[in-house]
Amino acid sequence: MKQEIKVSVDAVVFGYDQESGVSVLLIKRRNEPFQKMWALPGGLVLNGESLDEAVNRELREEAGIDVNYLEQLYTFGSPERDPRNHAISISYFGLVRPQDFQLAAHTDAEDVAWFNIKKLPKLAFDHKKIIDAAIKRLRGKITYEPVGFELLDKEFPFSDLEKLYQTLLDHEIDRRNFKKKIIGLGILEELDETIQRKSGRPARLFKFNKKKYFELKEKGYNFDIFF
Amino acid sequence: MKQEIKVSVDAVVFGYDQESGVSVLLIKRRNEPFQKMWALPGGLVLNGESLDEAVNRELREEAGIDVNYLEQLYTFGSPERDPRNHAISISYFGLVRPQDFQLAAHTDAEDVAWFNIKKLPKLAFDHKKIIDAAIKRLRGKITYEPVGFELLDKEFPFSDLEKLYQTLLDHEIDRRNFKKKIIGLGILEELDETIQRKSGRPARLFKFNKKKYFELKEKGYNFDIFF
DNA sequence: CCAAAAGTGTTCGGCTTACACCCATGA
DNA sequence: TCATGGGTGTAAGCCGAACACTTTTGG
Repeated sequence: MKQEIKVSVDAVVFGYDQESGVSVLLIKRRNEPFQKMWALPGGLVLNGESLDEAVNRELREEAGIDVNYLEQLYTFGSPERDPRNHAISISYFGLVRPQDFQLAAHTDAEDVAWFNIKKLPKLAFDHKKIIDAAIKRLRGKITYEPVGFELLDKEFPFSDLEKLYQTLLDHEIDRRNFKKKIIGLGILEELDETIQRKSGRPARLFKFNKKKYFELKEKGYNFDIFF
Repeated sequence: MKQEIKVSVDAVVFGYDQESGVSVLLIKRRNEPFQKMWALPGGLVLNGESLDEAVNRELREEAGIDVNYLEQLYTFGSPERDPRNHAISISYFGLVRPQDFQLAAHTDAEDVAWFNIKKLPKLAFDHKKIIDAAIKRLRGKITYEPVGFELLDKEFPFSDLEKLYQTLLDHEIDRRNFKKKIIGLGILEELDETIQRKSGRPARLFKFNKKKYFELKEKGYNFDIFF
C-alpha cells in the first residue's frame, strides 16, 4: 500500500519585551480543521523544498516575519495528531525581536498575534504540546548558550538581560553575581551611550559581540550560565 | 500539486564492549539505490504507525534487535538526500548491550554488523552525517545524564564505566576523582560480588540504581559529569 | 528631597583538581 | 616475584553564593 503521510513544519517563535515578558507568535486559522482557532504558524512542505526553507516561507507568508534565530526542535508523528489524515510535523524553535516587525496575516492565517507564554489561548492540533517542548528548550538553551541576545535590542542595558533571564528561568538573580558572570564570559562590549528609562539613573548600553563569541567557542570555551 | 514526500526513519544504535570500544549497528542494503552498501537500519513509516513504532519495527526486522534506550535525534529533510525522490528521515539514537543480541539480517538487509565508530565504511545516503550528529549527541548526553549504564552490563566493575567515559570523551580521567564524583551522585549500588578479569586484582561489581536516579531527578537534582 | 533604577566588592564554603602508593590476584 | 589492574585520601585553589549601600536621574 502506498504511503500517505503528509509532511508539515510548525514554528514556535518567541519574542520578548520589557513589559509583557516572553511571548509566542500565533496565527488564527482561516480553514478547517480547527477553523478560527489559534495555532502555530506552519504548513505543508512543498515538493523539492528543504525543511528550513519551508519554515521560513510559512513565517513570511502567514505572519510577515523573518526570524533571526531558528533551530529544529522535534518531530511529532503520532498518527492521531491530525483528524484528517496521518500527518507529521517537524517543529522549529525561533527567536525574534518583536519590535523589528509589523505582523501581517496572509494566506491560511486570518490573524496573527503575540501571546504571553503564561496566557495562551486554546490551541489547534497538538500545538500546546509543541509549545511546551519549545519553552523547555528555550529555558535549557539560555543556560548554556547565549541565545538570549537574539531576543533583546542590539544595544541593551544590562538590566534587560537580567530581567530576561529572571523571566525565563523564573527565579531571582543576584544582580552583582550575574553581572560578574556574564562580563566574565567576555562576549559583551560596553558602549559609551546610556539609555534613560521612565525613572531612575540612566543605564549603560551593552552589545553582544558575536565575533568574539564564535572565537571563544572555537577554542572550546564553555558558556554555562547556571543558577 | 499533490505533496509527494516519503517519510522514513533511521536509527543510529550504539553498542559498547571492553575490547572494541563504541560501535554502531549497520546493515548492508539488499536493494537499489546504494545496493550492497552499508547503511543505517531504517525504512518507510507505515500509514497509521507512530515514528517510535516504525523505528522499533525496522530494528527488529532488519537487525533482530530491541534497544533499551531510544530517543529522537534530528530530522533530515534536504530534497537531494535520496536520489529517487524527496524523502525525509527522522533519525533516532539508540543504546544497546551488544552481548544481549544475536544479530540477524532480514527483509531489506542482506547483512548486519557492528562497526567501530572510528572505522566506519562508506555509507549510503547522508548516513555518515546522521552518525556524526548521533556521536556528538552521545558525547554530550553522557556528560549530563547517566545514559552510559545502558551500554554496560547490568553489573559492572567501576573501571568499565571509567573506560567508557574515557573512550567516549576521548581524554584521560583521574580514577579517584571520577569515582568520588559518580559515587557522590548516589545512583550506584555497590554489590558484594567481584569479577576477575584476565589478570590483576578482582573488581567489585556495581549496579545502576534506576529507581534512586528517578527519585533524585524528581527533586530537581542535577547530574553533570563534566571534565 | 523622594522615588526609582543602576552600579559596585568582599567574604565564605564547597567543589574541582592534582597527585602517588599499596593491594589482590594469576602466571 | 612479577605483572596487571583495583582501590584509596588529602591539600590547594578556584568558583559560585550570599549579602547592602551609594549614585544618578526625574518629578
